[in-house]
Amino acid sequence: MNRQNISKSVIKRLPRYYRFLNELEEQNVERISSNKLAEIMRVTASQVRQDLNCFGGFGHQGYGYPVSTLKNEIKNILGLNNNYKAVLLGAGNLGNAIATHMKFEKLGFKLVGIFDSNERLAGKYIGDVIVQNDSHLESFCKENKIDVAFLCIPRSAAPDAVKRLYDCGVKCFWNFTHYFIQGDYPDTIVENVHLSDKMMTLCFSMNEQEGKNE
Amino acid sequence: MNRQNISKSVIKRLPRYYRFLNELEEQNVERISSNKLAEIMRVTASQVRQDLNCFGGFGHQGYGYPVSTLKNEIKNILGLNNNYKAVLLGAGNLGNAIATHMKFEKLGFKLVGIFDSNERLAGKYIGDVIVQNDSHLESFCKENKIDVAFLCIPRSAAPDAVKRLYDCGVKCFWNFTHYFIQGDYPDTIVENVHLSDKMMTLCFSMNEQEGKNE
DNA sequence: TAGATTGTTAATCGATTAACAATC
DNA sequence: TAGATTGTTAATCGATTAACAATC
Repeated sequence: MNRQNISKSVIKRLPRYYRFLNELEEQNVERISSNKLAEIMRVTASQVRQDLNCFGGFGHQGYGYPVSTLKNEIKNILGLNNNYKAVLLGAGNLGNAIATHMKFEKLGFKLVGIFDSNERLAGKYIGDVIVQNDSHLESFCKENKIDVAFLCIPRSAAPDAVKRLYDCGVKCFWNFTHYFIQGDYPDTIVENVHLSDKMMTLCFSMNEQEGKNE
Repeated sequence: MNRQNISKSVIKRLPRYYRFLNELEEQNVERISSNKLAEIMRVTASQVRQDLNCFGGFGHQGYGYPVSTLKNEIKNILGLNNNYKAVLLGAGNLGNAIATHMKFEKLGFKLVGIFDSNERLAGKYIGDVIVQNDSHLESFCKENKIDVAFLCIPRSAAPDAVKRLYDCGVKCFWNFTHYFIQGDYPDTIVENVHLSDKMMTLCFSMNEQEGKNE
């Protein structure tokens, strides 16, 4: 497939397409038009056609898009079958929630190790993964060819953790801290989740709304 | 202040400005130019000036922007002093993490109630907030004039929960489920956090990178 | 005053939407 | 064939960047 550079905006929408196509498949819908899909997803039909066409002609004129095929194509495009090997750093509340809450296998990952600097947590199981002490991080990553790390540690611990991971070849991060990884390591792939930024944005919207009412 | 409609892109950047200005203030930096701030934040100076100017002339020609004043202005614009009264639904792993992890007071909120449908969790403390059974939700919201709800429940439970909250006047949501609230309630203010979408986007980037290497 | 730096307008870039010919 | 619906080009819209006059 001759895939040219896909814009960031399209990429961000792909998981949504995937989710809705899964739902349609579960409802045994065989085909869907860009118009109908757009309606369900509350976007324009134009956008649906533009987006899907970035990856090749999955639709048929006069017919629409075959739901199952399209779903699987997007699954491949997203690379959800890769089972990327992941370690999670930080077995506190957030790390616990991520480790138990996310359906990693369905999202392209396999969680193989959890690390924490707190001695007391070592040996505890979260799901079926055992928590190890921080000190084992390097040997574990090298032995297990880790692809990606999920950072659920405090911001203050992040620069050191990233350095250690980077030094044993981990170049991809799911980052819940405010540490700006790509500032120091431009060749990394990073997905940031800034929960506190999201809260502030919500606060702004609520505050703004109040202004309008008065 | 005559604040015209601020674009979504600017709003999303506001928390970042606020964070960096806090850091600068802690370092006792008194003033900063758009150029220097842009450098720190890895954006263009043009964008900094455009963004800040949406809210009024905080800068002075030939001088730059006063850090402390600007920080406080943005704090006001974000409405972080509002202490919006919040309830959290779902005291599972994610709810626990959110309740203990977030510095609500600094982010414009005050967590006053936690609810779960699991009888066993009722009475348990998370931080200094007690978990109540779901059945008390309505009476509690009405008595306490709740502004906003954080939804850390399963998707399947979301439509019912939102209906109940909406019916007792809660119109703002921080939504961790995939339930599309604004589809059913267009007059609500919603901030969505779709962690699984983020994971898939990360997976895509990793998968794409591989393609390039080969 | 001279230098620095903003506020603001104009130019560019990218993303979304509209339109329609191609075709199943 | 006629109707439906895509793929794709062109038009529009919005956001970012560049430029520079205003002014501290």
